[in-house]
Amino acid sequence: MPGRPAITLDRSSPIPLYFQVAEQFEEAILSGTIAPGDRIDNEVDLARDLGLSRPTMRQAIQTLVDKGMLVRKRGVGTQVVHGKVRRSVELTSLYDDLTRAGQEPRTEILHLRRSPADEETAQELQVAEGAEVWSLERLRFVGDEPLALMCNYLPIGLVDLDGADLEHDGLYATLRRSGILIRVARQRIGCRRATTAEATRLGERRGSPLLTMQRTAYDDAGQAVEFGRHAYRPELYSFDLTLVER
Amino acid sequence: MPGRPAITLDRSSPIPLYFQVAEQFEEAILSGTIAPGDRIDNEVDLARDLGLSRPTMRQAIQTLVDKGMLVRKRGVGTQVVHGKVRRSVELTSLYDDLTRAGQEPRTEILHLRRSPADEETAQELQVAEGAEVWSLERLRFVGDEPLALMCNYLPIGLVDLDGADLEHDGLYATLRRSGILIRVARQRIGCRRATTAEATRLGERRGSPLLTMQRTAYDDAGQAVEFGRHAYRPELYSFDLTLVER
DNA sequence: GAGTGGTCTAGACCACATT
DNA sequence: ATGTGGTCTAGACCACTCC
Repeated sequence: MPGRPAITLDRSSPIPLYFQVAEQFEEAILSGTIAPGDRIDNEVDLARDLGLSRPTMRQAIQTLVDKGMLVRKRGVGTQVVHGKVRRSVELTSLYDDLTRAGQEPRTEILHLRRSPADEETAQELQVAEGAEVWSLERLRFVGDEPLALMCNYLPIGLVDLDGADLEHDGLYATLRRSGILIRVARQRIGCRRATTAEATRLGERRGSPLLTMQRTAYDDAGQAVEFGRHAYRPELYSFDLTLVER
Repeated sequence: MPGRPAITLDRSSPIPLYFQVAEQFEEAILSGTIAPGDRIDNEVDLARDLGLSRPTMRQAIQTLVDKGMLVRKRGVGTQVVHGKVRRSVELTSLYDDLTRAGQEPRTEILHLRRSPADEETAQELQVAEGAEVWSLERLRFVGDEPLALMCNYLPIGLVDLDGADLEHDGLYATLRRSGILIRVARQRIGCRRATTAEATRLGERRGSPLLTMQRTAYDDAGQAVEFGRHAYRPELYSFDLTLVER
């Protein structure tokens, strides 16, 4: 019963040392090599044995504390949290989520065009009201089931959108390929009844509850690059979060 | 137009230096002294001028990056993000949320008793199925409007619950006063139709959409201390999140 | 008192973006 | 070439918990 997994470091790798350590601890936790509730060795010993400085070792542990996998307590030690470790909400699109889950997502582009921004969109994207923006509407399926109806708006000039790319790769992957990196996003999660149009698209009845999410995403430079309104079928989708006291 | 706010350090204070710096930057950002999009001075200069080491200065900036208020870009600099800075989902109860928002929350205890844990509760709290746990049901109001119906379950022996405390202070404050600190929580947000009982309590119609949240909270020691199922009226409540690419 | 995590220093070298 | 953030070292002292 080890207070640590077997850890190998590659000092010639471009991957930061703290990240290599964190990765191997994470794997050991997820695989059960270190069980929930187990205490891991103290920072000083770990650093010494791995030939690292203590700040570097601390940084490795901190990344897992931030993920909610480890809990530190001063004067006591560091241990693996109890309970299932679920994936938390991350800065990815639903498309990524589903792909990673091994399911088969499919996207149908309902339209892709330029149109004048409504008041809310203009404010979120920091453009003038009525200014032209990309307007994208998509319907996402898992298998044959419609899962989500997604309306997204992007400033013109930032990127050239292509229907084929979007069907195949999802919006965020398309942005990444254009060199746009999302760094911060703000989301609001709520719920409401489906409109007739939404119900038709999603194969629900009019007035059925839908889980809704509004998101504004910002790039490297702090500029808004995307605003979206999404509606999910609540039987098929929910949001998982891990919150950590800092 | 400063690349930094006026910062004063108190080295005799028990408050960490990096936190003092972060606090004053945050205030400058929220008050508009540093505008969205403004670049702040580089880490090295800031550290030198404040008489801090660079790692300490970095730690200060990092806490604001984690909050989604600053964006760092290698080779370029650090700037304030655009857009409104909303409060993100934090490790607090709804009661805290409402109090801070200056509204007047009121809580009605529907029941507080010991009862056998159902399957899901037992699993989340890591007790045997059918074992006795605290069972707490509350109805929360803002003004005269019912806002949320909350069912919570806690292991027995951890804390003695008192109805008066709960009405007045909320569950999390009561736990804090008992020396229990929540460190990690896992939440699942979804939505569904109200049952007849829920609709009656919340002043909605049967079948109305409700925003739901399940949460399991863990303490210092990684032990589950609380499992709850909450239902919110979607016209009155939503979840705001800020996601940051790490 | 012993052991643990929390904070802090004063540097160093590297990777990346811009000019 | 210059300036920026990203990583890392080898220590130091303190605060807290537990025995």
